[in-house]
Amino acid sequence: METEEPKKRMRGSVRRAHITEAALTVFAARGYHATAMEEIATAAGVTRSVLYDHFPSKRVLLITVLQEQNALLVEHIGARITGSGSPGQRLRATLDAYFSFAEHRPMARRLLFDHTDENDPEIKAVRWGIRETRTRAVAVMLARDLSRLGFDAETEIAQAVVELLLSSTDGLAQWWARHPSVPREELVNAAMRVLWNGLSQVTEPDPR
Amino acid sequence: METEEPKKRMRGSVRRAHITEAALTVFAARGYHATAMEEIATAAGVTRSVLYDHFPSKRVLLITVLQEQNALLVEHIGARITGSGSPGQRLRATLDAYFSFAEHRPMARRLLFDHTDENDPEIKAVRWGIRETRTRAVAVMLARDLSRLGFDAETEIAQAVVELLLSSTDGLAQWWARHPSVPREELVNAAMRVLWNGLSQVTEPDPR
DNA sequence: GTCATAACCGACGAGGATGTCGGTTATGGG
DNA sequence: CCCATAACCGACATCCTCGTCGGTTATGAC
Repeated sequence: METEEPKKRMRGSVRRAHITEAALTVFAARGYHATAMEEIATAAGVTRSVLYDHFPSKRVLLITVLQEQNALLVEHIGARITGSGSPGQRLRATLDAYFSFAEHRPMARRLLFDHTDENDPEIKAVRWGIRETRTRAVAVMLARDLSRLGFDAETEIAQAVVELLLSSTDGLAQWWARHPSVPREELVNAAMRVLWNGLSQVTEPDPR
Repeated sequence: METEEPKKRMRGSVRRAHITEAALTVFAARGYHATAMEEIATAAGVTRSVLYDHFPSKRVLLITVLQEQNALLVEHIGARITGSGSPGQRLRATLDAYFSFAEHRPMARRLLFDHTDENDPEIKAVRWGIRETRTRAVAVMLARDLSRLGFDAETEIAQAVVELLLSSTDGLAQWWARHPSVPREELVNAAMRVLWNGLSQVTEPDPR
C-alpha cells in the first residue's frame, strides 16, 4: 500500500527512508511490542531481511525513528514561534505550533507521546531525554509567568505546572485526532481560555 | 516477594484475589504485551497453570483487573466528593480525590491510565468505556462553568475542554509518582491555580 | 478416619517473533 | 562489455510465550 513503483531496486538511503516511514506508522499504530518486523517490512514493500541490512535490531530501528521524528518536531515548533511578544501571545503561538505539528504529522505525534509501554531501558532513556528537553523549553518560556504566579522556576512544583501544561496539550491533541472536524484555531482558543484565563473567568477575550 | 505463608494451599477466592493483585502490579509495570504470564504467576507465588485454573486467558485476566480497579476508583472518588458547594470547591474536591487515589493505589492509576498500547479490540472497548464514563461525569460536574465560559455543554469543543482537564490531571499524577515528596495539598493548589485561575492571573496588573 | 472436591503442578504442543547466513541479481562505473 | 558492489531474498535456528492436559495431594465435610 506504499510506493507502488513496480519492483525497482532502490538506493540504500532511499530505502532507509521508506523503512523508517513505514516503521513510524506501524509503531505508532500498534505499539512497540505488538508490531512484528514483518509488518514494517511489507509496509515498506520489502522483505524482513532487508530491514536487518539497514538496521541491526528492532530496538535501534524504533530509536532511530523516535529521534528522527523528534528532530522534525523541534524544527517544526522552532520555525513558528518567535520568542518575542507578550507571554500570552507566546503561549498561544506555541500551542498553535504544536497542534499544527499534530495536524500535519499525526503518526509522529502518536509515536512520540502516546505510548508508555516499552520496558527496554535504552528506549526509555531516549524517551526520557525527549520529554526532558520539552519540559525545559517550556519552563524557560514561561519562567516569568510562573514566578508571577508564585512558582519559583527552580522549585519542584513549578516543574509540576509545566508537566500539567504539556500533558494537557498532548491530551487535547489526542482528542483532536478523534474529532478532526474541529478547526485548529478553535482548539487553540479553547486551550487558551482554560489555561490562560482559567475556568473561573467569565468570558473575557484572550491575548491575540 | 508476596505472601510468605509457607506453601499453604489457599481457598479459590483468596487465590484469585492474590492473582489479580499480582497481575495489577506486573501489568502496570511492564504493559500488556511485555508481561509474561510466568511473571504474574511467580509474583502471586504460584505456577502458570494455576492462572489458567482461575482465568481463561491473559486477556480476560487484564480485563478483570481493569474493571476491578476502575470500580475501586469510582468508589474512591464517589466517597469523597459531595456534589454541593461552589464550582471551585467541587473542582478542588475532585482533584483532591483523584490525587488521593493516585497516592493510595499508584499501580491502579498506572494500569488504568498510562498505557495505550493494547491492540486487542476487546481490551480497547473496555478502556474506552472507562474513559467515556469519566469524561461524562466531569462534563456533568462542570456543565454550568463550561457554559459560563461560552462552551455549550453539548458541543464538541466542550468535550475537548473536559479532555484537557482529565489529561492534565493524569499528567500531574504521573509527575507526582516521580516526585513523591511533594505533599498532596500543594499539588492540588498548583492545579487549581492554573486550571481555575489561569496563568494570566496577576496580583497587580502588569504596569508595562 | 475416609473420601470427594478442588487447589496445585510439570510437561507438552503449537505458534510466532527475532536475528543470521548464504545465495542471487540488478546497477553503475570503468 | 564486464564486473565489483550492494540491494535484495528464502530459509533456518533459536527462543519465548500462550494455553492444555493429566496427574498429585491438601482440605474440609461427614
